[in-house]
Amino acid sequence: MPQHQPPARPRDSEASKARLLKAATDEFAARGIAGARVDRIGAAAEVNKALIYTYFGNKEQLFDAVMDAHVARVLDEVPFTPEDLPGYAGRLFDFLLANPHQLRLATWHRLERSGTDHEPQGLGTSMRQKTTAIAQTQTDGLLTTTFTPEDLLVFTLALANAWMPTSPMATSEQAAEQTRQHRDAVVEAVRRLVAGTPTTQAS
Amino acid sequence: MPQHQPPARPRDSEASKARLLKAATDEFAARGIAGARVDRIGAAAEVNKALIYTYFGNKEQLFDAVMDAHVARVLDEVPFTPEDLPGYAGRLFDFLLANPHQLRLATWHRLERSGTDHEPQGLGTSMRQKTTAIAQTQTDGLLTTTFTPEDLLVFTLALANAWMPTSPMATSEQAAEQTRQHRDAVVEAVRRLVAGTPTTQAS
DNA sequence: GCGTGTCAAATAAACAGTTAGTTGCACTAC
DNA sequence: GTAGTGCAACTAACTGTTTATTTGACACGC
Repeated sequence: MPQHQPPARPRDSEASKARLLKAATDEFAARGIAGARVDRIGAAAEVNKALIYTYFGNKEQLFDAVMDAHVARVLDEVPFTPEDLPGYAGRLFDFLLANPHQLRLATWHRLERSGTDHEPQGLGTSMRQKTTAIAQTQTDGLLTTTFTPEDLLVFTLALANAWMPTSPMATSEQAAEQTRQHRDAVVEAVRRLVAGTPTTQAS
Repeated sequence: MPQHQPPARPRDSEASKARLLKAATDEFAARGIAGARVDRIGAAAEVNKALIYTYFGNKEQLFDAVMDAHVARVLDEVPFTPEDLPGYAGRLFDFLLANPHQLRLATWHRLERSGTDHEPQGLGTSMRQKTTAIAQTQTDGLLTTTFTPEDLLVFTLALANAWMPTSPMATSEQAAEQTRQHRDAVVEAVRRLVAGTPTTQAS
């Protein structure tokens, strides 16, 4: 005769889903899909493990849900400015620094989930929009045509990531002053990348 | 009464170790440490999996052995030229393209093994040598002083990696012509990074 | 006969996913 | 208001499989 504990919390599936998503974010960011443990996620969220399967399907789909949420956040919070790629790189740098899970999640996704059909929602669209916007800015004469739009985007993203923690070199703790200098260096690097562009704006 | 097959191959522990290392490279590059299966590595190497434990200790140490070998290879085969960082980026690009496992292994290492004590052998030393060489080249007036030596190294590596497969954008197959253009773009990007340097050499 | 290399089989733990059931709660009929 | 009903939220216990790692017996060259 199984005994059940009275639930300390009121029943609220949305809140449980949210706690699950938060716990899954931490677990996946730290250990990836293969390394993540469903039991651990349930325990951290203080939610029965079976709910993961009713709410999200399985471990992989839970990861996909985590990715979708985080891609949406970065797209929302970091506005893209094709005529000011150095500024964009700086803002992306700031965002990634404030959200250290983002880059790890994206990297796990690239390693463990790429080649599958499921791309994070809106990522492909956003990439296409960005390259199109860059191409238009080039046509308007506001951006160097030395590189293709794809090159410019890929290089800008790469430079914004280059100094992030868990990068090959960042073993020592990032003091605040050092971080600011790295940010400045990233912005300057992108500035040099796009050099040869009129800084005055045409209306 | 267990039956034993007569060994088809002559006994050769070195050859077995080498086959194990090769199979482990493929498995780890594809699936990382947590996703790798010891059985699969043994089967692919046509070596009993117990040998993995006698030769390498355990799964993690096998991964470390794989990393050591591959770090040694890239350090050997891609000479570092602080006075010609664009050329270095191009050569690194070529190497990574010819050795697609390298970048994935390095990425898995960053995600799953960083924070542990074991760094791949010679990597720290090599990084230190490279930054020192860059600093010297700056002192000699052959390289821009806009960036610190660390910035220059990190950015150069980031740009050389930016267009590699399993990068966010490289979903379509890399046609040979497109690859050449990407290589050119990487070299040009690093050229712009280090711009303001005399191109003529002082002896 | 001894050391080195080899192997199938065993083991114990961990794992993702399932199931059968319990509990809280909104709503209704009276 | 209160007994009854339907249902979604929740739960403990379990299932069958997979896993890394160990073991102990066998073979071969010397």
